[in-house]
Amino acid sequence: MKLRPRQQQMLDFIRRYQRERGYPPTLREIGAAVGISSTSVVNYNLERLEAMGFLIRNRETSRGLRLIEPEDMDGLESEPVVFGGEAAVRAVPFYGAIAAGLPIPVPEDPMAVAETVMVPEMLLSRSGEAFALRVRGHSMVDALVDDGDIVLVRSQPRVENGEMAVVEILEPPEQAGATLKRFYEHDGSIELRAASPDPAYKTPFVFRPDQVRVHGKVVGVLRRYD
Amino acid sequence: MKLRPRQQQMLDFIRRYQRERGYPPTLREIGAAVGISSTSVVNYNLERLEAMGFLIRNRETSRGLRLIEPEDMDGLESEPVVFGGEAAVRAVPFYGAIAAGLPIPVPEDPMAVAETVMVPEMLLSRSGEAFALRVRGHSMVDALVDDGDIVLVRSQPRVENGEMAVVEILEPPEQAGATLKRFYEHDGSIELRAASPDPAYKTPFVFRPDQVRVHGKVVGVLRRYD
DNA sequence: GTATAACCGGAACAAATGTTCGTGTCAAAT
DNA sequence: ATTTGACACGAACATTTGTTCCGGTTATAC
Repeated sequence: MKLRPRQQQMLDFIRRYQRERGYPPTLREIGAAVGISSTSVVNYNLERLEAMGFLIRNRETSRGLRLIEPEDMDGLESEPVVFGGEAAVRAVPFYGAIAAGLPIPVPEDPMAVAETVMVPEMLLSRSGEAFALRVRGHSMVDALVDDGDIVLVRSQPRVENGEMAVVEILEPPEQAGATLKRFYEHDGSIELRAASPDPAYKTPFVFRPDQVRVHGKVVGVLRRYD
Repeated sequence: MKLRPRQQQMLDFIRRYQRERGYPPTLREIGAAVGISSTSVVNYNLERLEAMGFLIRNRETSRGLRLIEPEDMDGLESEPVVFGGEAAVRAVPFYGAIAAGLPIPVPEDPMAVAETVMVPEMLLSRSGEAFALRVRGHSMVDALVDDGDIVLVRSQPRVENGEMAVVEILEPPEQAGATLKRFYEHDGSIELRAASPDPAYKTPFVFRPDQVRVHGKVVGVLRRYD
């Protein structure tokens, strides 16, 4: 599952277009930009890119595209409200976005991350380090976690079968990155499964144990509607 | 030339939509959001807004909108950094359980409620009173809210069609109580709908406007896994 | 009253846009 | 040689989405 030059071109074009016009391009515009004559081919490659976690699509809607960028942290800024007394909250580091679909580079130096999000103590299990991530993509909707949600993750090196976990894929290099998935281990091989009715997420990812690293388990969810 | 309330609504909606989905809404979506049934009226008001300089339109192209705001310099500014120390949280009263399925009696004396839950400021819209409820039942799973979740509700007397709301049923007495549902209003009658694949929740509840009272709208969700 | 302008609604329409399907190419694996 | 999977094309198709037109309503001014 490699990023073809044409797909890279597409990403670049979409980013530029979005920046310049304020909204994403259509299939035909993308095709024209990268030299694809058929919309079906554009569609095909967009599906590929979505599966790889580079963007999110909203099917059936024109320009229903959204690039996933590591610097996608919007919505976290808010005026701190000082509250008297000891707060039943904990500050957990916020590491940015994670694709429910696939990869996003793992923060190289977690210590350097300055953003934090305040979390009610009651949402966290008593023990252990925790961190927060914003979910991008719809691939975990069946697990009641959707695009824009913030998941609280407790750092731990192993999880039970079926639990929702943040897993870093070490190998192959093309797939390197972190992803939010349901975790399963059957006789020596690791399976990462999405939870979505969308057939695009149907097939599970399978790895050898040494190809992945479990970062932690989802212990909470924060969601905001407005 | 003055900005009508409806036009202000439109601007707010477009801004929110753009922020959430990454691309602008269609005429019909705008209409539905602000209660305009005809796309021609939406079109009319967009022209007005464009003439007033609040946005730019690209005619003949779907979602060809762009709000004019200094805020729209995406990605270039540094985000405000929230550091530990100050708590970006708010204490909201916790009123106990609410049935997603069948109604549960409303707390008689809200003032008597002692419990509060600390909520990240981030999850609340800055304005307005808010309270928290624990959800009981599975009837809202399709809206990604399940048994045990805590919903944050902003007190407000009316909500948009399709929004998840806490509604108190006043009459008939057999049904009296509060419930968590999707709210719809069609020509003079109120419809409360569950969101679940379970056929038991299939048929919506229908009332006259004077039979129910909207307590507020769900603005956030907290969930904890074991 | 009547006129006028701003605003609204509904429906028909046309253009834009995503989806699907049958077919074809090519390289790697069997 | 055959099969398989990733990638590509093009055309028909279905939906989404913006536009237009024509008739209302409401408030204000004359």
